[in-house]
Amino acid sequence: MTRPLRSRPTLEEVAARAGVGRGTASRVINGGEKVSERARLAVQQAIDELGYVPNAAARALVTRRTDAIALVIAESEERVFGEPFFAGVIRGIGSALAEADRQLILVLAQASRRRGALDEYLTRQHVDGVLLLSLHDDDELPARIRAHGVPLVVGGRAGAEVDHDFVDVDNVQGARLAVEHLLGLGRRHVATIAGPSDMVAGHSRYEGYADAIAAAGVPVEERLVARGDFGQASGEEAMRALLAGGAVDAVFCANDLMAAGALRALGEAGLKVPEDVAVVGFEDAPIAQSTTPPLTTVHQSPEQMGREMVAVVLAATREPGTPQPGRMLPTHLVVRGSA
Amino acid sequence: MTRPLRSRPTLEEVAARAGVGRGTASRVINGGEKVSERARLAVQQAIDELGYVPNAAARALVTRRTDAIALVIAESEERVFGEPFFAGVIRGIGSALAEADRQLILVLAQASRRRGALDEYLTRQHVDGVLLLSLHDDDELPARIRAHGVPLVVGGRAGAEVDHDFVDVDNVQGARLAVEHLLGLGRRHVATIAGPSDMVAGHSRYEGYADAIAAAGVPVEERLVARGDFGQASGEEAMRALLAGGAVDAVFCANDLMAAGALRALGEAGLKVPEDVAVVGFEDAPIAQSTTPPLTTVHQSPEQMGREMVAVVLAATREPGTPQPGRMLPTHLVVRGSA
DNA sequence: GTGGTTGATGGGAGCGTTCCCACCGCTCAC
DNA sequence: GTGAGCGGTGGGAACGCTCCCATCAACCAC
Repeated sequence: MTRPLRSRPTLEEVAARAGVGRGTASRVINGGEKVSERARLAVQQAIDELGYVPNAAARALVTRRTDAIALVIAESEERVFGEPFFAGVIRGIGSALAEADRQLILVLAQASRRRGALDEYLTRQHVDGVLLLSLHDDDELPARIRAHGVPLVVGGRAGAEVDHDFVDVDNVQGARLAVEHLLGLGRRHVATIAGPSDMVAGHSRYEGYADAIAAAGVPVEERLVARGDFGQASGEEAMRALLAGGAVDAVFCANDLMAAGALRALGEAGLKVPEDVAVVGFEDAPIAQSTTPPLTTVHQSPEQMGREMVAVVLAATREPGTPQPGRMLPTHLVVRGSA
Repeated sequence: MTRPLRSRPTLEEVAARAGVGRGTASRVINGGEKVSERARLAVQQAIDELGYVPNAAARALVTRRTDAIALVIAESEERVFGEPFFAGVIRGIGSALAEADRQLILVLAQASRRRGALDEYLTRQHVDGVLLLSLHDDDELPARIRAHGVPLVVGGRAGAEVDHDFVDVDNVQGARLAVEHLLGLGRRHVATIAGPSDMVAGHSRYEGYADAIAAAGVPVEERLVARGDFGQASGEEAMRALLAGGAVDAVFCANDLMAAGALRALGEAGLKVPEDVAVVGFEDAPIAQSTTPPLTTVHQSPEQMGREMVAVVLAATREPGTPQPGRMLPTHLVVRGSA
């Protein structure tokens, strides 16, 4: 060892040891063409012997790519990490990025209080693209990020006005599926427990419900619509309200947690599921399998959503400036005991 | 604009616009001394006008610091994101790093299948330090990371053999607190539902239990010790087993979820809490507030744990090669209805 | 007046890559 | 025999920044 132990070996040293030029060594590392087998082997061996690891900064400086993608979580973090849905999305993002040899930079928007710092960070100088995970419609963050000219993909559309660069579950189709199933079972009074209307998952699942009801030639009755906040307690309460409103023989709930609440309320009211009232949820969350009876629900794949988000953002980095078409992920019904 | 719109302005351009040299401009940006007010203002204005953002790669190349800290999650991700404890730790890490102007790089160890790739990444070439979150004792990852000479801090000690560079909740002390409380209440037959012995939280909370029992001059009875897997169902089952084993008037559970299960089993057995059997949990998870009765439990702060991990790893980056003393976070008892 | 000190400044050198171009030695067609 | 073409190669230049050193003006003490 002639050089100080502290500093890691450079490409130059690898090349020297392999008895080739810097250019050739670089070509070997980056899988370039036009390298003789002899040179390739020599370089490979030198790399192993020296324990060479390419310097990311130097590479980024010249290629103008950082190979890093930021995941911005705008939601309050308790929420995000608590919900299995988000956990799934993050898992999907993580594995897709790993496959593409990109790094995942997690930005908790709440944590970085200084909004200026956030803006400065989400720049080409730092990341190749940005993924945004948010529930609410009102956020102005997307616009700010886009203004920097960084590719951005939103998971769960943040505001209906944007029709590109997003990935979302097809909530409308899923809800329709659920309601059609209930109608197909011969149910006459299909109610819904909808989510908050300021969240996409809230209003679009309601939209699907209304669509399906209308398509069946039945008018949507006011008394058959209740609202919750996606929490279990709110589902319980909403169910009680629906029962108080008149005859109900089926309920489509905008998520599984509210459906679990509804099941409880039905039990307390002495009604049998699915005999008296059929229940369908949305999400296919873990809880759907542990309710009694197990919940019939609309299955969505958060993991796939994460993977798709990555696919879209990587596509966007390849064609800068070109908006990528949004992607709607299909859902399907999982029939269990409750309907 | 004389230069192409695509490329962002460089420091050189900022300097030129401000009518100063590159060095002076750099000094202004990095809050250096010895800059006249006049120069500072001129540079500041130029930065604003041009929308200048420093290039991270170029900076990292010369400073040899990336200002990025990797958080490696070795656990299966479902687990990590599901548990509120981990969510809290991550939140703490996120905010502490943001305050220190460091970036959080999330590495899901499961996702990056190629273990070689992981190793290569966790190098000074890429990150300044590594945080490792894991539950199990057997992992050989820490050794591999340390071999690269990168500062590493483990959250929740991965193996008792390491006595430095870790941050953990003082499980032993917490458990002792809980048991002392029960004994102080005059309970004679204090049982425990312990966690898996291959997890630190499992065996060290049991250790605290045994300590406190022994300190009270009572022998630890075999029949008063049951084991669960930290899940609610296992707590229920364990409680039933304890009841079948003889007189019990108090139970210390290694976590709140198992305590919730125990409460259920006690209810089914027709026993009153806390009158007949007092119950104490560990964790102070959200569920502790929603059980009936609300759970008396040992409070720990995952968020603080995250913040401490950051503090330790940053300290380690400042004194490379020097092992940092491990930190044990104190806990305290939160008395609610169950004991 | 002289020499030393101090605040402020400009710019060269260098960080470790990739990109690109010049170049080398062969082979093959004419 | 000559020139074009091609696989393979070496190394200069550039990426955008920080570090450091030389320099300068202003000021003070003697």
